[in-house]
Amino acid sequence: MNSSDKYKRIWKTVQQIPPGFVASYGQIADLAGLPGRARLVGKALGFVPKEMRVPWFRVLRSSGQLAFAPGSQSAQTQKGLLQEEGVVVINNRVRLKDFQWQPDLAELLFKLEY
DNA sequence: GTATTGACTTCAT
DNA sequence: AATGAAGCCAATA
Repeated sequence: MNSSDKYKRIWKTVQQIPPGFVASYGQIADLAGLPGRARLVGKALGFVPKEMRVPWFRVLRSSGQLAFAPGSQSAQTQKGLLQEEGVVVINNRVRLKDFQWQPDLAELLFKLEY
């Protein structure tokens, strides 16, 4: 499995996050079958082809913090996109207790087949 | 081969 | 709650 296959796998997993919910980098890595590779998820999201619509903004740190520096252009963009779908962002962070995605594993694995 | 780099995580202050 | 060190590990160089 080369690195580009892993990126695709990560992108497909992120595409399963429903609007209005968020997931952590580590969580995506686990779900994509790449446990311990949270940092790889971040890298992959930086390489998303723009024609492939991937909701990168629904991915946060395990603490609920946005991965970007508060006030940065990226952080503001991410905050805006999240709030558009009803996710509350306060002080650069989201309450995971309220918005964390909890996928049905069987359904997720099925979707990743495609 | 070794070294560096992260859109990270966890644990200990 | 905030900060920092240590751990992490594939991808790059």
